[in-house]
Amino acid sequence: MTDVRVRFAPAPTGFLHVGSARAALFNWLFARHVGGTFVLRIEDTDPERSRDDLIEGIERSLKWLGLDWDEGPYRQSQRMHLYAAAADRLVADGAAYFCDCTKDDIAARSPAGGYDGFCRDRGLGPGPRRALRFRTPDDGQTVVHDVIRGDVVFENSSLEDFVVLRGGGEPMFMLANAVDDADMRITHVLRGEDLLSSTPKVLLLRHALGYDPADDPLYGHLPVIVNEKRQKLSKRRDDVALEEFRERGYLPEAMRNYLALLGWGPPSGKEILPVAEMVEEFRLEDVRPSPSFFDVQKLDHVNGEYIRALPLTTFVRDSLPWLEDDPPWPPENFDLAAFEVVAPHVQERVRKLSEVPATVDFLFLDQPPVDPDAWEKGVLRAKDGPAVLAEAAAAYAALPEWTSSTLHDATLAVGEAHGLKLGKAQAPIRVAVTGRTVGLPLFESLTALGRERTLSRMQTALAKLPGQ
RNA sequence: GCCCCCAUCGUCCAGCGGCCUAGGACACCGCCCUUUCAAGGCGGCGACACGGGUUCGAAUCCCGUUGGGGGCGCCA
Repeated sequence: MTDVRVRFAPAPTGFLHVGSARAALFNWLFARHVGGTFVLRIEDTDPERSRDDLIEGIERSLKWLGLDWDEGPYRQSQRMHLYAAAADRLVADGAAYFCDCTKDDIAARSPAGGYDGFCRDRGLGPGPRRALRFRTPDDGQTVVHDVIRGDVVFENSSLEDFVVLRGGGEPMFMLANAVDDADMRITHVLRGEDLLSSTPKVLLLRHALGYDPADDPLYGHLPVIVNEKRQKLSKRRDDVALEEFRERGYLPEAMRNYLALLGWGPPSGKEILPVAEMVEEFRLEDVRPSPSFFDVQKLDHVNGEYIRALPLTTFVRDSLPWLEDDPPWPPENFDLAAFEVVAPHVQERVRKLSEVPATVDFLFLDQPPVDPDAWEKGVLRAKDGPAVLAEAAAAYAALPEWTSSTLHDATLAVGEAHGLKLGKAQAPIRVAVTGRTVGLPLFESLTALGRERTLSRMQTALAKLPGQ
C-alpha cells in the first residue's frame, strides 16, 4: 500500500470549532493507526482570513487536544502561484470561462439558487471584476468513493458552473483544495459531511487539471455534530469553540475521548480508553454515517471519569487556576494546605474543574452564607437540631485532638444521646459550618477548617437560634 | 426549486441474514453501601420510523413512503 497521507485543512476563524476538532482527531487517529502522515494545512485563500492571530488559536487548540502534525502548517496564502498556474491551464484548455455576472444578476435569473451558465459561451476574456468559472460537464456522472458512505453518485448535469477565481483573481477554495490535495499527495480526505456536495466539483477540477483519476483520494465524510434540535452546531446558538471547554473545566484527554465517541465506537466496547488504545482500535470502516448529538451530560460524565483517574497531585495542580484566579472568596484567604486536606474528596465529587471552588468555598470565605432552606431543614426542623448543635459544640471544644476520627466519635456520641444515626446528627453541624446541607465529608472538612473557626461558626449559629 | 446524506432505547454506541424474548454507556427511577453529597454495587424504565419485497429466516439486503439533516456564495 502506498503511504497514507491525510490532512486537516481548516479555514482560520480564530478558534477551533468542535466539529473541526473531531475531524482533526479522526484524521489523526487514522494516520497514527496506519502509520501515515498527518498534514496541517491552513485554507486562508480569503485575504480576510489570512491572519496570523487567527491561525494561532487553531494550533493552540490542536496542541491542547494532544494532536500533533507531521507536516505544515502549510498556508494556502503562500501557495497562490500554484493556483494561478492551475487556473491558467483551465483557461488554456477551455475548461473554464470568464463571467461578469453579478450576484444580483444571478439571483434575478434563478431565484432558487445556482448559476445558470449565462456566460458559458459569451467568449469573455479576462478583465477586472470578471470571475473564472469552471465548465462542468453536461452529461456523465461523477462518483465520490466514500469509505463511510459507499459510492455517492452525482449527475454532472446537476452541477452548476462554479467560480474558481474571483473577480480580483484570488482562487476559490475548491481550486486550491484540488491543487493542494493532489500536490501534497493526499490519499484520504476525512472531513465534515457538509463538504460532500462540493466533492464532485473538486474531483472534476482535479481531472480537468490533468491529475489521474486513479490517484483520487478516498473520501470519508464524517457525520455532522448536531445540537438538541438536530441541527448542525452553530457558532451563534451553541458552544462550539474548543478553548471554551478548557475554560469550563474540561480536561483535554476527556474532551478527546468524548469527541472520538461521536460517530465511532471502540470495537472492544470500552468507552473510556487511553489514547494509545484509541489509536490501536480506530478503523475508518467503523465510523457511523449518521449525525451525532453533542451530549454535554455524557461529556461531563467522561470528564468526571478522567478527573477521578488523575493522580492526586495532578488534580491539585490542575485545580489551582480555579482556586487562585478570581475566586469567590478573598484571594488572600486561600490556603493550599487546607485544600490539600480535602482534595481527595473534592476529586471524587466534581465532574468539571470549574466546580472545585464551590465545594471548598466554606474553607476560605470569612463567613459562608447560610442558605435559608438549609437552615430550616437541617437545623430547625431536624429532630433535636439545636440541641445537637449545642452539645456538639461543647464536645468539640473539649476534644483533646482535632482529627476527623475524634470528630467522628464525638458526633456519634452526641447523636446516640438523641437516638440519631450519624447521618442525621451531622446535619445541623454541617449547616452551621458550611451553610449547606450537602458537601464534602464533614469531619474531613472540619479538620481542614480548624477548631477555632469551626467553633466560632457553631457559636454564631447557636446565637441565631430562636429564643437565644 | 434542485442535488446529496441520514434513519436501533431520550442520547451515544453494539448488531454487519439465524447466537436478538435486540446488548453496553450517559441520563432518569428504585434498592444496597454510607458521615450528607458523590463514587461504587444491584435492579428498573426504554428502541429496530412506516409499507412493500428478497429469503426457509431480516434490525441486518432491495425498493418506496415518511421524517430529519446538509449543500446549491466572487466564504471555507
